[in-house]
Amino acid sequence: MDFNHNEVEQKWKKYWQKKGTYKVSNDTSLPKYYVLDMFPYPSGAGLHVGHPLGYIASDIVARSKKQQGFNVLHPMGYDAFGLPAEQYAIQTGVHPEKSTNENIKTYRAQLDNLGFNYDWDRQVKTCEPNYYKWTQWIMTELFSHYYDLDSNKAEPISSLIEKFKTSGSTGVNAANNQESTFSAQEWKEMSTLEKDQTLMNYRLAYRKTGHVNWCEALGTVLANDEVKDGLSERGGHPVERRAMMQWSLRITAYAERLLNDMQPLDWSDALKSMQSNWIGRSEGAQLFFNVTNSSEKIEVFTTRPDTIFGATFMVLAPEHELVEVLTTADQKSAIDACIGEVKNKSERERLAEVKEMTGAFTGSYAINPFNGAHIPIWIGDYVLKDYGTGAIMAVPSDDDRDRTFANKYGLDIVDVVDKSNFAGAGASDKVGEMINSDFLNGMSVKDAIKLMFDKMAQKGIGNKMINYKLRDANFSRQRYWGEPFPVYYDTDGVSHALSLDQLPLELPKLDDFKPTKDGKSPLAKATDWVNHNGTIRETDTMPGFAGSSWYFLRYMDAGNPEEFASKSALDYWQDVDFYIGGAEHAVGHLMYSRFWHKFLFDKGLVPTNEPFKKLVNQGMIQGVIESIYLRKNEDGSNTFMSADLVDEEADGLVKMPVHVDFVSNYGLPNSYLDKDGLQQFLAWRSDYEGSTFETKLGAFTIGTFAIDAKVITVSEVGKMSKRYYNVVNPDDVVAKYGADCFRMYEMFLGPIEQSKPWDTKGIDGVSKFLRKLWNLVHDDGQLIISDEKASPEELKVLHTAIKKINDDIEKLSLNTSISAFMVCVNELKKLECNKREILTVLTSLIAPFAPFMSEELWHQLGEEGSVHHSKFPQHNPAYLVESQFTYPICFNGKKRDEMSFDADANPEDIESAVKANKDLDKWLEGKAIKKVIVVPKRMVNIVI
RNA sequence: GCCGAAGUGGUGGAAUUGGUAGACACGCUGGAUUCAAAAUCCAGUGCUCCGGCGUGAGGGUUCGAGUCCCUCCUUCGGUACCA
Repeated sequence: MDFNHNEVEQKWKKYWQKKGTYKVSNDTSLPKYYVLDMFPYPSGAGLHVGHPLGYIASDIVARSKKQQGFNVLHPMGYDAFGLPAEQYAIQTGVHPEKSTNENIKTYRAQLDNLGFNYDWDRQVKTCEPNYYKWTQWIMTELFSHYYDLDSNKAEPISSLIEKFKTSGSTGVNAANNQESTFSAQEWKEMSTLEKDQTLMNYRLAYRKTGHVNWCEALGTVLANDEVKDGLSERGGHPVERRAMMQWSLRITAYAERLLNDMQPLDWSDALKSMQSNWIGRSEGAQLFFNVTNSSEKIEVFTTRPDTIFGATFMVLAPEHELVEVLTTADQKSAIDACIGEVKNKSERERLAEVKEMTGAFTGSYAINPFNGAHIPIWIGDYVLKDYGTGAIMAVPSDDDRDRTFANKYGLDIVDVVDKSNFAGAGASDKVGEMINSDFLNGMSVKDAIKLMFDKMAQKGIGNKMINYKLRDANFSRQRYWGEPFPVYYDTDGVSHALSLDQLPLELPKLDDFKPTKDGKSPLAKATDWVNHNGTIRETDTMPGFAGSSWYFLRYMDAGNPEEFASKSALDYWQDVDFYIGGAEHAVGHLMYSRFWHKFLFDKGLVPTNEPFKKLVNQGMIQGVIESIYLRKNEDGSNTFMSADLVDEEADGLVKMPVHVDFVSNYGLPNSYLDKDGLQQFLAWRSDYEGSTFETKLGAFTIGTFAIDAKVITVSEVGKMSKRYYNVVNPDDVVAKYGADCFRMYEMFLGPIEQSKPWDTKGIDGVSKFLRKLWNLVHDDGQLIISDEKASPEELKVLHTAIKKINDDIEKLSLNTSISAFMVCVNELKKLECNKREILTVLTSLIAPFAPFMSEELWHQLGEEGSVHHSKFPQHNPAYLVESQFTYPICFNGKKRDEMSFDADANPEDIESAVKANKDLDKWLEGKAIKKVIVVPKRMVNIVI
């Protein structure tokens, strides 16, 4: 009997569960190691073979760390609130809670099939009240804190109120969106509501009216990172800008820390640069311009104060608050027309016609503070309201966009930087020599920028300023399936947060989840819930990223009813040592969780400043999309065309994805549907019965289809998705090859960071390897094991493998570590080794990769307990010592011969031995030896 | 456009970080076993006109370059009127 993976898997799954093999204790003197997977959103489609890629890698790391003597936290849970469950509910009437729990059940069964070592007692589900109680609590804490720029951390709002009482807004240096200043006296005279509204401009979770991404199809607003190319990330629906009252999180207060603290983290450069780009720090100057016909000043942000003499016009964003004041009577109609046009453009249109600028002249002029020149003030849609100050000084000579605008509207262009010595330089590159710029003439751009900062400060017209692209995060969703805000409004309209003992504020049961066109949350329909003791509850819910911004902390102490996690648990586990997940969360989730973590750190609630020490983005496993060409004929009949009859994208042909199961040779250039496949296809899509198939051999119907005829399909690599009928369920692969084989094969495919199409063509290799390993000690189902002492050769093979695999796991190079296993088993097989001494160690070495087979072997070998508790075997360098080393002898880098020396021979002895070797003379071709280079344990190169 | 990553056999991919390029596996070829096939096992497998040539292209540094430097090309990922 061969290794029966199905039986063995069932047996050990039960054993592990019964013995609590994977339970993790918080109470131990062992050093900790925290391995985390990005928890999945439990979608209705279940797991496909791509999902486990990261889970397998983290499982291997977790298991091997455990074997090395660490107490390893390796938990799993579900990001269970979110749009898809709610969209599904709207379509089918099934309550999101029900469908979510069903999906979770499917996920759990699929995960269990793969033999992961999760401690399920620590599972979290973000949609459960005992979890979102703490999500809500953190929100109330953000609500009751502001960011103090002097202490550079979050401080309680109560101390802000104290400061307002003594010195008004001028007495504080805090992150805010307060537009006007006020004195202590003015603060005292404010009504409760006015005070509340003022505090809102400082709170870290605050409500304000702002321009947000409104998605009508989804009936909700979205955060910036949930919008891609003007379409919603989920569903691809159009998104428009709308002014709405919304909750936001003041993540911008943490911009600098989010940027700087990334430096020491063990993250890839790609990921770090994505985060820095998103934060988008730029250093420049804040500059004030007086205006000829008004007392208002225009504030601009520029990174190029040196070019001020080339500022031939100013541009305000159409939404800028000064536009109304500055527009003169005779320009009013032009400005109104422009604003109207901009408003009507959807976000998508604006992106599509990126180079098309729209603008209009306000009729007013600004005064250049350095030469008194009058500069026309325009509005233009290429200037954004919410970046910088929403106003720019335009320097058409040194900025491409300004030049395009100047050309379109016939505005002056004055060259201020001579770049003739820098041939390849673009308009905005900071190189060249200043010209036409008064006191700056002759200076380099860099010196001129420095000097301008000083001049601006002297004149009192501007300062250094740092700007960020990062915007505050929109935190409201007008949806049902999310955390309700723990906030209510009293009869005066003043906002209050619920206290901890009032939490969780549970989501009321609703039957009608439909969003409303007016932007109200479905919760508004639960009038009993909304009106509570004479107060009104907030009806928006929190976005998907709320629950996922801190879940890694909950795992540390998952059941705790008193705290989000106990201090002792937090002090023990500290932070995540190793985090693995998809790159699609590189900006959103990672940015938000770092922000929340830093906030909790400021409060002294978590012991570390950053949550994720090491982070790896696993690649995506893609699918093959097979499609056939369909032609709808005028008479209503259908013709399917073989792809080899179709050149390019012929008119009137539709690419129709088909189940890859029907396709022969799928994934290869010559994939096709034969008669068999077509029969399956027609059974699946009976609406195409009677169709004609055009092939190289002629046109057929299914009844007349020639045996040799083929309908060639089009193969593409793309997403694995229900709608392409190309989803491969890991359960099927496991049923056929076993979980161990599946795990090792996914790792063997290539580097974990790389995306690649799923392809089972190589899985036999891994399957063969596992069989070989098994057969080292099995014959006809009988265990054949020898208690003889291992030979030096055998020990060398084993310890080479231990070293290599040890190193590879550390580097997360799991594909090469599997190669090392293969080499090891092949060599042992050659040596006909079935020694207990070797096999016991090998079994525990491979346990992280193939937990089922190794556990079975472990017990057959008569070992106690679980192999997953055994110490990870360390290699013994003594077994790897070579007595001799064979050096390649190269002449000018080309290998010509070989010579063996004692492994510890010193280079000088080798050199003289090589020189003395008469056999090498024929390669000298009469030339003299210039130099002999001996690279110990590598090679000898003779330079002639 | 900008930022980041990467280009190695028929294929997936190795290469101790400047030291015998192509490990390991798939595929293919031949052989063994079999009535036959599958499965299994063994051998071979970068190209070659057998001099050599070979890591996207061209140049450079070096005794020696897949690896370092410069120029260019291609692919993928991110991002975009960001002043």
